[in-house]
Amino acid sequence: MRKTPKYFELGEAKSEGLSNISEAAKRSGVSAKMIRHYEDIGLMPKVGRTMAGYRIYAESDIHTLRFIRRSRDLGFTIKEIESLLGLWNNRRRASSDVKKLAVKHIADLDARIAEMQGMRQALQKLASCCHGDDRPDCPILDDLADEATAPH
Amino acid sequence: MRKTPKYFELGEAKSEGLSNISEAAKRSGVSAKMIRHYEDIGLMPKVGRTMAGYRIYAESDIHTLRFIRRSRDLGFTIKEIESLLGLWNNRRRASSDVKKLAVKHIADLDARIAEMQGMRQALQKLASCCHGDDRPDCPILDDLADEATAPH
DNA sequence: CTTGACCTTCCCATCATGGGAAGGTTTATC
DNA sequence: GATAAACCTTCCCATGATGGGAAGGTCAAG
Repeated sequence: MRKTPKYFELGEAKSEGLSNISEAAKRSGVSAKMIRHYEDIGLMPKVGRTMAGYRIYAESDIHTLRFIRRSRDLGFTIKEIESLLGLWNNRRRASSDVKKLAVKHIADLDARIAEMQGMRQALQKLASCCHGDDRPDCPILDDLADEATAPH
Repeated sequence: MRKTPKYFELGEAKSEGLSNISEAAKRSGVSAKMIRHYEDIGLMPKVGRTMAGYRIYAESDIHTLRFIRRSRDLGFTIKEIESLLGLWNNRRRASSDVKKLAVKHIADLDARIAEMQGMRQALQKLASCCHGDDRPDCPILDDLADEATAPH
């Protein structure tokens, strides 16, 4: 059983270098809303509270939040971030496990990029055939209405 | 006020060339679930019903469903498809309006593609620096833990 | 008439994020 | 000490596109 230090009021906690949620948000780049959410779903450990129930954040908590934000910026899902956090906190990890996750995520990105590039190209082709004037004739609509019309 | 023809039973409707929802799904490539949903949100006009309340689909309805599916395949959102359907059904449309939508959508796709390519590159760079062996040292985790570590 | 394959509506879940209400706390100002 | 602004808390709802599944009605074939 770990003893959670209890701070009795916010001012006291702050003077010891701890942050309330809006400070943690500012310093981590994660919105207060999402910070609470990550705690709810268990991505973050439960943080300390003041007597009044206000959350208080230590440096290490903010570090974790930054890790999460950076992972989100790279497009990792919450589940993947869970794994990454687990590896980060495991001093006996194998870097190959981390790399596996990263490579898998790169493949996911590649698939999505390819899908969107396919859309982009099809659309570009159609748009380039469209006069784009006052007349109603439009190869874009023709294609949408009947894919077989112009099967390149 | 438009008079909606009422068909009294499914067999009768089918022998007149109309389809029930699962046939419409098969022929349009849109799942029955989504067909109902599109009707709910007003993307599709309300279709006819049999006495028993079964939906029945005319050729033109299935044509509309195909139009929707094709638009979704190209990545258009429901709102955009609403506009596209409006233009499709408007004989006095200007093709420039259609083209405008398409070009806008291409730009949206480009933005998303660029974002994901940015992620992809950052990740690729990190992954290529990672040994991927049994040792715990990992530049990927280092980067996630502290973006400033390797600010290229 | 039963059985299985349909159909209907309604509710819930996804994923990551945010808006906003109702109510309690802290802090600064008068 | 009262009051107001700016916080905080929890709880519910919404997004967008899709699907799962339950409860109950209908149709077709045997």
